[in-house]
Parts: sequence; structure tokens; C-alpha cells
Amino acid sequence: MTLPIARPDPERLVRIQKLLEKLVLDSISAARPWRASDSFYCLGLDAAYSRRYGGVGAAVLLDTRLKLLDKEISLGEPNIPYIPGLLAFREAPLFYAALYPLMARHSYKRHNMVIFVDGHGVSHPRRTGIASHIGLALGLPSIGVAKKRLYGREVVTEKTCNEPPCIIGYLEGDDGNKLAAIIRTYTGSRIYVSPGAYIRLEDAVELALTCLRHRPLPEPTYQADKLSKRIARSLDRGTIRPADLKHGLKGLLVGDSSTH
DNA sequence: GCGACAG
DNA sequence: ATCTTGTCGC
Repeated sequence: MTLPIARPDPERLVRIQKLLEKLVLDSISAARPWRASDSFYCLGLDAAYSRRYGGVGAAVLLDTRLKLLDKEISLGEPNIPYIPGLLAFREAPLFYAALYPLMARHSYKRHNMVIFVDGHGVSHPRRTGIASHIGLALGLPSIGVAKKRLYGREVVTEKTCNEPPCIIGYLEGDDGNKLAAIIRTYTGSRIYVSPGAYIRLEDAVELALTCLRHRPLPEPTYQADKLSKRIARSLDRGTIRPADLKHGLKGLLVGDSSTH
């Protein structure tokens, strides 16, 4: 029989986020300061879409030196369309599905892990961007890395940036609080970095800067973006089939011509 | 009514 | 996010 899953109507999802808002803000207020000297592991999450098989979630694990340690992907048809502000309800299930097996392989590392998510954290109308949902659900500090603004007044404090990366401004909420930093990367791209949960803005920004290379996104998010897009394109080209992904990714991604 | 609007 | 050719630049 069909399970009585509650209808994902937007109004109900918005109410859920209004309840989560307090949890998110409390997790940030109570967050322990990040120690720059600590070694850490970072997870990167992103999603792409294949016409034939729907959503592709990608999770990657990097170490302090930004070396890729492990990766995992997931497939699934999203339950709801994209609605600004409700992205988490569309894409987070893909992330959880990829994270579960990945985390199982590295459970002892979770005590010093941070999650980078493609999308916003608290720079969201209800302070509950997808990075906040993920951080709350996993009980881990999370950081949102977005390419475009969603919410907040854009305040640019530095018109120029001679030696990137630079913090060129921020997004502020109605109450005047800083919600996200606007960063100019080494490649000249602009990204919006905001805390998801369990971490403060200044620490989120410091970590994001630490994870920057000569690329348009911080390494964790960049690697996840590349992986998800590559899988989605390979699926559509028929280079790989969903069944090929059920026994791990090893060997599937080398010599794949889909990048040409 | 008119914009704005992560991915 | 995705659909898409050529093109400017390192």
C-alpha cells in the first residue's frame, strides 16, 4: 500500500522552515569557535540533473590539504520542483543518500568535519537555506557556498580586489545582521559564503578562504560540482547506466570521454 | 500590480 | 539546474 507521506505543499514546507529557524540560529550562537590550527576534513555537496534519470547527488571528502579522499553519488527523482527558498526539500534527499555510505566509511572522522554545500545557509528568507538543513540533520558544522544572491541587502565595501581572494562585501538581513560574505575568488568569480549551522560567519569565511584554489569555487564544492555534472552527462550519453553505480565509483571515472 | 527569486 | 557554437584569452 501507499505510505501516507505528507503532501509537500509549499505552505507546509515554509512552516517547517519557520520552526527550524530557531534551531539554526541557536546552533550558530552556541557554535564553538573554529580553531585555525586544527586539521580537519571537509565534505562537499552538489547536485546535477540528468534528463534520463533525474537528480544526481554528489558527496566528496577532502582532507586539510584539500586532497580528494573519497566520493559517493546518488540518483533520484526530486519530489518537488525548484522553488526559491525551498531548495532543501528538493535536493537534500539526494545529499543524504550520497552521504550515508560515504560517512559510514569514515565515521571516526566526523569529530572534525565541516560540510560545504552548494547553495545558501542563513542568507535565506527564513535563515534556513539548504546548508542549514544539512548541518542540522547531520549535527555537523555546515557552510553554504552560493553563486547568486537569494536574500539580503547586498553591501559592497571593497570595490577593488588587488590580491584575491578578497571579502568585497556582505549580505545583511532586515535587522542589519551580516548573513553572508561576498568573496572574490582567484579566478575573479563572486561567491556568497554563509554559515549553515553550528558555525559562525567569521569561521565559515575563514574556512572557505582556506579551501580556495585557483578555481571559481572552494575545492569541496568545486569537486562535488564536477563529479555530479560528469555523472549526469555520462548517464545521458549512455556511457554509464544506473546499475553501474551500485557497486561504487571505482574505475568508472577514469578514461571517460564525456568530458570532451 | 510590479520586481526578485539559491539550484 | 539545463539547453548550446563559437570565441576570447592564458
